[in-house]
Amino acid sequence: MPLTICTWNINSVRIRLDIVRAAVEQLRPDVLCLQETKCQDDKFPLNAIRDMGFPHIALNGQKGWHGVATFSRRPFVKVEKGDFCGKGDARHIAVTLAPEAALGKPLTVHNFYVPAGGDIPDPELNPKFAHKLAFLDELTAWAPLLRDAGDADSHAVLVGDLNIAPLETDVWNHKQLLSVVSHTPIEVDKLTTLQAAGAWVDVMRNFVPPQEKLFTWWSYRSPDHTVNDRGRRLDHVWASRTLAPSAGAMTVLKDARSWEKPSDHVPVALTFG
DNA sequence: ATGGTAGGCAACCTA
Repeated sequence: MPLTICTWNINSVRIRLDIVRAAVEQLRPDVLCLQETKCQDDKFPLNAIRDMGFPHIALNGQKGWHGVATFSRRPFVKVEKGDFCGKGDARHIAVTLAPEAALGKPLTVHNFYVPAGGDIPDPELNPKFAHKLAFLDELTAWAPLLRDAGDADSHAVLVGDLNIAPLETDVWNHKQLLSVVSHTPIEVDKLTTLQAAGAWVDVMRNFVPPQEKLFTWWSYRSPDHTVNDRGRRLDHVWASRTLAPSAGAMTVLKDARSWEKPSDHVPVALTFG
């Protein structure tokens, strides 16, 4: 049986249970990684998630903002949470699934919500941008991630809202967005360095070549997001070198941006094995 | 060049 992993910045899990259910029915993921759940762990709608077919739930939430959660049809053998920049922010959770027939090795799924970085792309003037850059530096040297990326005896995936659109075709207008946080050269450089440190493969781009535009996010601050298609690819799926060749299909569920009470991000699903 | 919308949570903060 192949294994489908889905990532989605949901922008509050509690007010979007209906569209989470709709996405699950459409994509049938085995593992669903959410970001910006904006929900404390003791307030999480566990029963609704179990009813969607995910008996196994790993949470890293906090009150009011951030928060990540990973749901699975198969049990976890390990759960790990990272704390970056010493802020206690809920921006990461990793789960490990036991070996399964198609992939043959344990699989670790890292689910990240990278700081957005505010509006001003200058770390001297904007502490939120400084935090984003420091977060990326810290991740690049983070031993658990390097360990999982390079482990020959297990597979690894890194997914989430990385809040950076690295390629020229990951934004609607490269030149116009060069000084807009999410596409500045310094962020792109740090993301590329992080990717190289683990030899991660940007598997979404195995399915849509780098010459073609590919977006996962469209701003709320536009009356109609379909006009001029002014999107960005902020959400990513990276696979370890050993796993990447078994990536068999990708879906970016763009329709979800037009659903009732949408998130500004859409789900991305990758099938392995 | 600016401001536009959305969510949490009860002031404005964040995206």
